[in-house]
Amino acid sequence: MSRVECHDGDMSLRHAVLGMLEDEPGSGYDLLKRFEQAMSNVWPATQSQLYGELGKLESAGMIHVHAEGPRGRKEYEITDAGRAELQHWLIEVPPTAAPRNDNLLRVYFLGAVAPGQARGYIATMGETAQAREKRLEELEASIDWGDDNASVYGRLVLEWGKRYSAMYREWADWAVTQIK
Amino acid sequence: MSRVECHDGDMSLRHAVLGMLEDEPGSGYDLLKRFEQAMSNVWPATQSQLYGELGKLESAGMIHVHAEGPRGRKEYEITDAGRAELQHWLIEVPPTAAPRNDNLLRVYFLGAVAPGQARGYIATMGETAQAREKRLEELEASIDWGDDNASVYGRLVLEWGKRYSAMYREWADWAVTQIK
DNA sequence: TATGACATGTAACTAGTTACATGATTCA
DNA sequence: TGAATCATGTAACTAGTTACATGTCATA
Repeated sequence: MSRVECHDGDMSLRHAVLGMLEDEPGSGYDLLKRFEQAMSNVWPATQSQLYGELGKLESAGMIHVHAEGPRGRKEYEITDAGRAELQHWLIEVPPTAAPRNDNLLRVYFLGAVAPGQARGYIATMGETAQAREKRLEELEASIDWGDDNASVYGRLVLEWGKRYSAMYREWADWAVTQIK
Repeated sequence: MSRVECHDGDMSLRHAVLGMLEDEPGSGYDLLKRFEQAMSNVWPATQSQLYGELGKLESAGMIHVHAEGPRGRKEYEITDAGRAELQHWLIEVPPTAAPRNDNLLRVYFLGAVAPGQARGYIATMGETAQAREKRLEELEASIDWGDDNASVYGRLVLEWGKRYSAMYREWADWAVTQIK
């Protein structure tokens, strides 16, 4: 029996790139900066990965070079095929259930160290969460929110981050009281 | 200049295995079942990965074959070197800041589909979270909790999962009202 | 003219997934 | 004796990271 094709994978970087280009065309260099700014908390990507993915997306006909600029700059634009793939992924591909979490993995094994160290570790988790919460609040205040899609959906993601951080901090405060 | 050694990586699977063997010795087959049951929400691992990691850990002297059984069964036990590595990781290795989240990545790009579909997607996220919350509550009720480390720290992780799911559900309820 | 920002790409590696492959033991 | 479970392992792949490598353009 020959090899059966049965690969779909997540390939979410692919969709992150399509989503950014759907919003606005840009070069690899542009996308890299957009990833660093807007995406780093949700889907970090490295320069090397981005350029590789742009090449693959172009070969697959999901994006195309729309304009060229100085220094070999290639500005990509999403194609109809790319837009279709993005929408398919958004609506039809089942999201990941629960991602790996090495913070929680550590909590599982905290019995391997002294109770004081365990409390210290959890307290640090709480402080980290509090710092993130503060940073997100400052970010929210610094942005001029509008009625456009980027504002509406960007705010939903930001709000999720704030609630996540608050939940984390409250959990940590409670958890340290549970370790005798 | 020659290649500089600068790799540490996360290698959390390694530490998950050490943590499980610290709790109790076992074979690859045992660990696979323990990963499926207790760990699948925090750090899933495949059979192939587990056997590979056990081989590497044995070569590194962090675990050793403690007993052999029928069908080639090899029961591993953690060594002092393994215990030291586990404690080092627990306390000294900085945890990951924020993991990738493809659910939120989708939210970012929901402007690419119709508002009704966007609301539908977020509503489904909320229902999924609610189902997980319920499942965790049932799990909590079904376990006979004691005062041992596994109970104390296992309960902290479970409580985190419950709070996470509740936060998610509440966020989704709010988020659908934000999409016009 | 030298520095920094712009701009793209490749090589070598680690981590993780799916599928393949094999064999021993138990028990109905 | 046939099926389920126990038990281990390998091959080929995808995704992601770090480091290396190169070259252009603006401007102080």
